[in-house]
Parts: sequence; C-alpha cells; structure tokens
Amino acid sequence: MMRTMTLRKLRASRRRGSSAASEDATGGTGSRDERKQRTRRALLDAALELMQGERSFSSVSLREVTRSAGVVPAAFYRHFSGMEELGLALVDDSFKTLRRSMREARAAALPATHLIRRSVETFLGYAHTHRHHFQFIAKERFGGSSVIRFAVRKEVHLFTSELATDLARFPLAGKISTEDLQMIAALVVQSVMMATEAFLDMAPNEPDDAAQLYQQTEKQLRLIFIGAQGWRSKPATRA
Amino acid sequence: MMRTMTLRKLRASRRRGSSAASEDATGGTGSRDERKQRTRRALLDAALELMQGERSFSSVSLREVTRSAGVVPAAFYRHFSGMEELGLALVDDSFKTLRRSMREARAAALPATHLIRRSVETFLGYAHTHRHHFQFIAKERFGGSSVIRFAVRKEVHLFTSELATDLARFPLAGKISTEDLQMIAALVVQSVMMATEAFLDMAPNEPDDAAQLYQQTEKQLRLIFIGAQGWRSKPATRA
DNA sequence: AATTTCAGTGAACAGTTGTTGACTTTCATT
DNA sequence: AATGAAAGTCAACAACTGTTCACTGAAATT
Repeated sequence: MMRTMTLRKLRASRRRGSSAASEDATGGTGSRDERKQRTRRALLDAALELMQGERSFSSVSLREVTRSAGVVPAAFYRHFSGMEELGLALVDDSFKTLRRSMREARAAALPATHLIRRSVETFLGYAHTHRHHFQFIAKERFGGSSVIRFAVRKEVHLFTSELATDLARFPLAGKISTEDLQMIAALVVQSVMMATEAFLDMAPNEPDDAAQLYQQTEKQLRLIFIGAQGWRSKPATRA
Repeated sequence: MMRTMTLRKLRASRRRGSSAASEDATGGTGSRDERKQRTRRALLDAALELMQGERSFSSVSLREVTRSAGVVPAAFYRHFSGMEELGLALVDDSFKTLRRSMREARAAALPATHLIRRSVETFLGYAHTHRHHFQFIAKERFGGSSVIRFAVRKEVHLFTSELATDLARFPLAGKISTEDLQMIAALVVQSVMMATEAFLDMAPNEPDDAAQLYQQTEKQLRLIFIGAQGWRSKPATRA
C-alpha cells in the first residue's frame, strides 16, 4: 500500500520517458481517429494487464488504468462512460479473437473425426497466445458485476452452440436431438474451459501436475463421447 | 458512489439503534471469549453479505466490513491480520458446513444406486440454505487472490475425492481404477457446481429457465454415468 | 480487593479514489 | 486561412481507503 514515486514525479517523467507507464499511447503518428483508437486500446490493454495474477476486474481502479496507459484520468471519459463499459468492451474483444480463431480452424475441411481434436487444439492455442483475454473471461464468468457476468455467459452460450452444430456433422450423431447435442456441447465446453483455467495458473515449474491435468481432461472428453455414443434421445416431448 | 448518511451521524446512531449496521455484535451478554467470537462472526457475516450480488471479495474494503459489523475499523485487527486472512477463514467456514451436510447424508445407510441422487440433493440443499457461502466459493474459485483461490481448489479437490470413494461402492465400478474414479468424480462435481452457480444467480421470475437448466444438468449426469458404464480402465501403467 | 489482560474506541495520518469544469493544442473541415 | 471539433491536460473536490497509537472499561486472574 505504498507507492515509491510521487504522482508529480511520475507525471514529469512521462513524456517520452515511459519509466512506469507500460502502455503509453499518447503522441505518435496517424490520423486523429487512429490516435484515438490507439489510446482506447492502451486503456483496454492496461486494464487487462493490471488484473493479471492476483486481482479481479472490479478491484482495478479507473485511475490505475489511466496511469499505466500513460494518460490523465479525465481522458478516460473520452472513451468509456466508466469501468463497467470498459469491461463490456473487454468481453467483446476477448470473444472476437476467440471466434476468429475457431472459424479458421473450422474452415479447414474436416475428416469429421479429427474435428474435435482440432477444435480443442485451437482453443488451447487461443488460451495460450491470448492468455490475458482468456483469464479475464474465466474470472468474470462468476465474479464481479452481473452485467459483465451475463455478457460473458451469453458469449459462452453462443460458443457452445457453434460446437453443437459441429457435433451434428458427426456420423454417430443421428440418434441425438439438437437439444441434447447442445447439452453435450455444454459439457465439453465446461470441461475444457475449467481445465484450461486450472492449467494457466499452475506453477510453471511443476510440469508433472500439468501432464496429469492434461491426461485427466483427455479422459474426461473420451468418457463424454462414450456416453454420447450410448445416448438415445427420447422423441422430443413437445406440446 | 454517494453515501446519503455522513460518518458521524451513522456512528452516533449506532449504539442500540442499528439503522444501517446490519450485524451489530458489540454489547450483549456472555463470557469474554463468547463476545469475541460473536464479533468475529459478525465480521465474517458482514463480509459475506457485502459481496452478495454485484461484488467480488477483493472489492470489499476492510472499513466496509467493520462498518456493517457495527465496529470500529481498528477492532478488525483484533481478529484478523487483514482481509486475506478473513477470506481464508471464510473458505474454511464454507467447506466446514458443506462437509457436515454431506457427512450426514452419507451416514444414512445406502442402497448404493440412490446414493448419487441423495448426494446431489443434499448438495443442492446446502447451496440453497447456505447460498452466501456457496456463492463465495463459486466466485473465489477463479477470481481474486491466488492464496484464497488455491485454498478453495484444495477443498474442492478433497470434496471430489470423497465422492470418488462413494462411487467405488457402486456395483459396476469394478472395471474402473481409483484414478479414473477420481476423474469421473471431478467431472460430476464440476457439472453440479456450475449448474448450481448458474441457478443461484438466475432471475427468480423466470422459472422456465430454471427448469430447463435442471433438466439439462440431469441429462449431463446421466450421460456421464452411461460413459462410466462403458469405461474400461487400462491396467495402470505404473513404473 | 488489587491487578492484569485485552476487545473495542477515537482520532489522526498520508494516500487513493471517481468525477467535475475550464483549459490547451492539434487535426480536419469549411 | 479562418473555424470547428475534440483528445488530452490540469487542478480541484469530497469521500474513502488501510494502518497506527494511546486510550478506556470491563471481565478474568491473582
């Protein structure tokens, strides 16, 4: 709870100094709009960075964000009405990159059976290269403000729906109703997300735990597909 | 971000007034030790209450806690060294009540097949009557400080282990290694916790969604058991 | 009955927070 | 070249934060 540098000193060393501000975005070239988008991204990135490791989104302050974006607090309001709006923008960003990755993976023509493995692989790839985005999602899926929480859930739901339509292309999916496919997809997404989150904040010097986690998750997926194989949807009881 | 009552007025109306302080614990009868434990609980309860709905644990301030516990900030340090220690105490409390419930459920002699249903029922019962405790666990499982996060995970792991030993008593569990039982138990716990969390912060005026969620979760469990039925553990590849 | 122990008090501290209004400066339009 | 828009600055505000210290008063010990 102690800062070593006073506000004044920090601000004095800001212009092209960048000693403490990690994401300085002011200055530079480009059209007015480009420059604006740049500091907007600086704010988003700063917020994401600040929650790495120990903190939750709701514990990150507006001033902290502007500080490490290299901008004065008041400037924040030129981009967002408050932290909640920034949070929603982060949800958007995170899923935009995720969906892009998955769409590319899907684009490669599929031998059906390898499709799941490929999907899981690209998902893990996403989680690895965009780990900040993923960890943000993982945290805000349960914690924090309800509006952000629901935004995340809506996106996750959409994501599982896409997986469900992929599953429908499977040969042995004939006996399974679309509703049940959705339920199976939810189970898969759940497991993979959980495992990924656990994996990401594991101590990197304990590779044994990581291997064990990976094996367990693979087994879980296999068990789910065995279950799906034996599944028989009741003829939809609809009124 | 605006308080309607000034600090002075609030504090003036505190003694036996209890207009804003919901968990006033000072005064009353009992031995010294009893009185101490009472305000300790008041602090814990206040913290739990403050995070209901919108907030995460890390966004609740020490002063807020003492304020709604009806105690002066400095008194906090007679019980905890800081908010983190209080958080760990909350983890402990939450799982203590959960484990007590489950142990009782297990005590009733089991017709084996009904045991799972009974377990899920008591778990849901716990989540319903101790919803504050459960929601705390659900939030801090991913968000917030790592020491609390790991404390929660350790307890969840222990919990799934207990479920795994229960599963071992099942007739058709013969072909399954203990390691694989653990992995199946993890899958079950995961699904039930997820569903419960989703259920608890659903709008209470939308019973259709609740019913649909319940059905889906039941299906998921059934599918998992179908999978378990078809599961065949490889003869343990141990060195 | 005298003394120690200690949960809770009250006040002060330095620092941080969100939000505001009037300002400068720079780009894009007229 | 004059004019407008607007991204970012500066300074100030009231409120809140965690932590400290010497203190009080009542229960527990002697």
